[in-house]
Amino acid sequence: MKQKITIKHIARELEVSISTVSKALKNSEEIGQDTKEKIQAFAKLHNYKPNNIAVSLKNKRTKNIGVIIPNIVHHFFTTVFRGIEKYANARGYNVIVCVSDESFDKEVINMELLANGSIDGFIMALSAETQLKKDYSHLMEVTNQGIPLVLFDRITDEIACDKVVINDMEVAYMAVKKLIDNGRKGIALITTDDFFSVSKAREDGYLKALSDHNLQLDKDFILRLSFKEIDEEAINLFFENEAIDAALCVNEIFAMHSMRLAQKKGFKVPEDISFIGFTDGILSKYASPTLTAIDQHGELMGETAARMLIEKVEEEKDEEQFATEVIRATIIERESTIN
Amino acid sequence: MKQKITIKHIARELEVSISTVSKALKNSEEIGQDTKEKIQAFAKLHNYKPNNIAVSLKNKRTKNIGVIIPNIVHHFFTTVFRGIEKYANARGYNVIVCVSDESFDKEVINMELLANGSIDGFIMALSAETQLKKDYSHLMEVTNQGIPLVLFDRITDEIACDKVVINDMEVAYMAVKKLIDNGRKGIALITTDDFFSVSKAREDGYLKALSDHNLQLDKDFILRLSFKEIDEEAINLFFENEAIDAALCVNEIFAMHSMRLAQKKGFKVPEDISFIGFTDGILSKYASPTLTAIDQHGELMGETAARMLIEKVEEEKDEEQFATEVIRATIIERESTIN
DNA sequence: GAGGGGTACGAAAACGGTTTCGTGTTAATA
DNA sequence: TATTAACACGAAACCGTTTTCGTACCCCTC
Repeated sequence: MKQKITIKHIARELEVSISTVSKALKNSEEIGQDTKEKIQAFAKLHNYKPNNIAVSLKNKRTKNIGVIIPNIVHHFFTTVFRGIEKYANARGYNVIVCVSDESFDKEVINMELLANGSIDGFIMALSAETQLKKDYSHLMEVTNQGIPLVLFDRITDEIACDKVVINDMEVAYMAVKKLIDNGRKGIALITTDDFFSVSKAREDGYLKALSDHNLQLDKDFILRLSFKEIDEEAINLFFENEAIDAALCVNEIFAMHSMRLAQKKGFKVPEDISFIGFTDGILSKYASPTLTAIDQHGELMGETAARMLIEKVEEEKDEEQFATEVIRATIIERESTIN
Repeated sequence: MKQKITIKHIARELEVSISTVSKALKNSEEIGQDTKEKIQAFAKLHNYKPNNIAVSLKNKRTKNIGVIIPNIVHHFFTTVFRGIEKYANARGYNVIVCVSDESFDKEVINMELLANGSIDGFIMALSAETQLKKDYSHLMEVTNQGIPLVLFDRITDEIACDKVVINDMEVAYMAVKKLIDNGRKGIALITTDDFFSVSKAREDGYLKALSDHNLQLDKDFILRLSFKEIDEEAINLFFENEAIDAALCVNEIFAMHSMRLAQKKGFKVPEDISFIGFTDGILSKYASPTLTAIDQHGELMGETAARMLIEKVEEEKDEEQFATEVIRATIIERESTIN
C-alpha cells in the first residue's frame, strides 16, 4: 500500500523548494525550463495528483455542487439529475446528491451539512413538506452566506435566486385544449394537493382552458390524491362519474393508476376516455395503451440548472441578478388520446 | 451577505487563543467551565459550524463516499443508490455520484478525480466496457492506495475487495425450474453478451436447470441483445420459433420488449408463453399482463454495500480481509406466469 | 520559602497545497 | 568595473482546523 505522493515529497526528492514544485507543475514562467521538465517528469512518473481537499481549502472552491431532490425513484428527478451530472462533469464538477424524501427536516439537515464548505452551490427542488410549511429559512440562510442556489421545478417566489421551470400552466392549457379539440366535454384533473407549486400552475392552466372554451367547471371533476400512496378507492369512486371522458394527470404514476383502474371498470381507452399524463417517463412508453405524455425535458432542465449555477459560482462580481429560465414542455402523442 | 464565522473570529472576539476555542467547542476537559460556556454560547449565537474542508484536510477523512454506477435511469441502479444514500446519510456520510455511462474512460476519469482526496471510499458497479475490456488497473490503483472499495452486482474476481451480489445463478435456476414445473418445455433465455458477470451467472443457472431436468439445450433458444438499444427485428425473428413457450430475460427492459412483441405476434401471455424478468422494477408492476419478476432487493444491496464500506473506512487496522455478501433474490409471481 | 502537582490556557506544527514577495546569481549595460 | 535588470528560485504566509506540548499560575505541603 503505497502512500499518495505530495508536493513535499517531490521537493525533498529533487532538492528544490515546495514553491518551485508547485509553480513548475503549473508550468509557471517563473521557473527555468530544465527544472520544470525535471519536476514534471518526476511527477508524471510517480503519478502525482494534487490533493483536492487541500486545493479546495486554499482557494475556497470545492468543484462540488450539491443537489437536493425530493426522491430519486421518480423518473423526472432521475432525468434532471442526469442532466445536472452530465453538464457538471463536463465542466469538471462533481455532484453530491442528497435525497430529502419529501421531508422538511431532512432537507434542512442535508443543506446545513453541505453548506459548511463541502459545495460551491446548490441545485434543488423543494420537498413536499417544505412547500406545505412554506418555511424557507434554510434557503435564506444559504443565500445570505452568498452560496449560489438554483431552484428547479418545485420553486417558490419567496426566495430570490435563479430558477428553472417548465411552462406548466401553458402546457396544461394546451393539453386540455387538445382534449377539447378531440371533442371531449368532461375533462377531469387528477392532481395532488395544491401546495405544490407545479400542481398549482397546472391546475390554473386546466381551469383557464375550461373557461376559455366555455366548459363549466365541475368540482367533481377534480381528484386530489396523496403524493405518498395511491388511494385506489378514491380513484374508483371518481370514475363512477360517467360524465368524465378525459383526464389530465399531474404525474405519470397517477396517470398509470387511473388508466388501469378506468380500464378495469370497463372504460375503453381512448374511445371512452382519454388520458394525458405529465412526465414522459418510462411507464408512458410501455403502458397499454401507450400514454400520451407531457415531456418536461428533464435532462435539459438539469443541464440548464447546472449551467446557471456554475456561471454564478465562477463569476467574480456578485451583483445580485437572478433569472428564471422556462423550458418549453412538449406533448408526446400516443395511443391514450385520439389523434 | 455575511461571511461565515471561523474559529479564528471567535478567538479574536473573546480574546482567547485558537486552540482554546477549538477545545472548548469539543467540550474538552482541559478548558475551564466558565470559559467553555462563554465560547459555546458565543458559537451558538453566531451559528458557528466548522468548515468541513478544513476538518477533512486535517484528519484525512472526508465523510464522503464515491459511488460510480453505469447509469442512473435503470430502476435497479436507482434503488441501489437509494439504499446507499439512505444508509450513508444515517451514518453522517455524503454521497458523490458519478455515472460512467457504461464507458470505460468515464469510469477511469471519474475514479481518478475522486480518488485524490475527495472521498473515503468507493462503491461501484463496473461499466459494460470495463467488463468487456477486462481492464481493472484503475481499480488496482485505488485499492493499492488503501482506499476501500466495494463492488456490487457487476463485479470481477480479479480485484480483491468487498463485494455484494445476488445469487444470480441460483435464482436463475429457480426461475427456470418454476417454468419447467409449470410444464414449459421450450424455455428461452434472452440475455446480453456474456461478458457481463451477472449475465454469465444467470446463463449458467439457466443451463444447469435445463440439464438437471433433461431438457435439451437448443442454441436457438438463446437470444443475445445489445444492452445499448433493442433490436426489435431480432426479437421478432426469435419468436418465429414456435417451440418457445417461456422466456427468462436478464433485465426488465428486455422482458417488456419481448413480451410486447410476442403479444403482437399473437402469442397469449401466459397461456402460450410465459415471461420472467430480472429486476422487479416499476415496469413489471404496470405491464399488462403484469410481469413475474426477480426482485434483486436493490435497496438492501445498497445498504449492505454502504455498511461494508463504512466499516472498512472506519476500522483502524488494515488487515486485508475481504468478504462477499450474497443477497438472496426472490421471485415475485405475477400474471405473466401461470401459478 | 522551596518544591511539587494540578489547572487552564497558549504557541506552534501539521494537513497539502497556492501565492506573494524577497533575494542571490548572472548577464547586459554604461 | 560598477550598476542594473532579468531570471530562477526559496521563504513564509495563508486557507481553517486539530493536537501535542510547553508553561504560567495557583495552591498545597513539608
